[in-house]
Amino acid sequence: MLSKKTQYAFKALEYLAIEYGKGPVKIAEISKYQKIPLKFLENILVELKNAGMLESKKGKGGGYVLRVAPRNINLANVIRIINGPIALLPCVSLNFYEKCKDCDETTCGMRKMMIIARDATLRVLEKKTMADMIKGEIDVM
Amino acid sequence: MLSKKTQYAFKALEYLAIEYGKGPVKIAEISKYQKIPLKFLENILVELKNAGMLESKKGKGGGYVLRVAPRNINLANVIRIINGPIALLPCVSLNFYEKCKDCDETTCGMRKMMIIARDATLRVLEKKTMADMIKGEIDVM
DNA sequence: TTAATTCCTACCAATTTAGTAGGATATGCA
DNA sequence: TGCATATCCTACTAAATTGGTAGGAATTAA
Ligand code: FES
Ligand code: FES
Repeated sequence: MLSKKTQYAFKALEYLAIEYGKGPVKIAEISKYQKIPLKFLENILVELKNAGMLESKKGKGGGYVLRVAPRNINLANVIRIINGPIALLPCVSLNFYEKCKDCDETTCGMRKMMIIARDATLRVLEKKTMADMIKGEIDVM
Repeated sequence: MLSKKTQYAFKALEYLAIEYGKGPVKIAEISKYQKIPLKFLENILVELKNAGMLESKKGKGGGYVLRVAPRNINLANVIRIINGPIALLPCVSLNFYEKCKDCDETTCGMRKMMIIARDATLRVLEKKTMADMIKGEIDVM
């Protein structure tokens, strides 16, 4: 399961996607509309920024904006930044690979199954974007 | 990611699947061959038994056996018993559903995406069985 | 200069994870 | 009956993770 932090990240990005092109959005505004604890949201947005997903501007009139259009932000990347691996086992993770001790990768049956599961999940999460996520929501807020 | 406990569960079931039809298998034997801490494995096997996946026999000549053939044990069920929900959000879980507060299910875009991801993952995990997992391993041990 | 805003460091309580310990209970066999 | 062999049950623990909070430093616009 995704952590609450990751859910908050998606909700924040959802809001920024809807406001995309309208200039910087304040943390406080996102916090209010998406009901995310303000200080917690600060941490999340800084992480997304450090990962290259957001741009920020300090001071009056400042805030956050998406660095690329919503349709260029896929869900898998968001999860990887905030939540970590998408795969069900470290030894089948593409971005957070770790070797299994006491297990031979060349013959391990569990690994074979989890690779198939990973690919199925990833095919969705890498294809779907923030634009897909807000479809039907634009200008509703 | 799956917990270590769940990985151990799969490895134990893998062994029991290979030994299926040959009578009860002792915890100590599974522990030894699959390199799982003995006392931890005890807990895991009791859980699998209470969930109806295993049968046990106490005393001399006792041990554990699969209650049904390996090809009738799908991976999703194992994960649900030991690890919990497969879905990425509580509000899209089929077996561990919980309502999201501060979020309207009928319009939530995140939820729509996670349902699609869940279905893709589940299509694999519910189709693949312990028999698929040990394919190519039978009689190797 | 000051108000507004992000950014940084540190802390915290509750929960989960990955086990361990010790004995109770049931079974087969002599 | 008694003993060895297994599973089963209850409880405990250390370490990591989760879901935050607190306080102030740094930057910018007006
Ligand atoms: S589980 Fe990772 S190699 Fe077997
Ligand atoms: S995330 Fe569950 S309903 Fe929106």
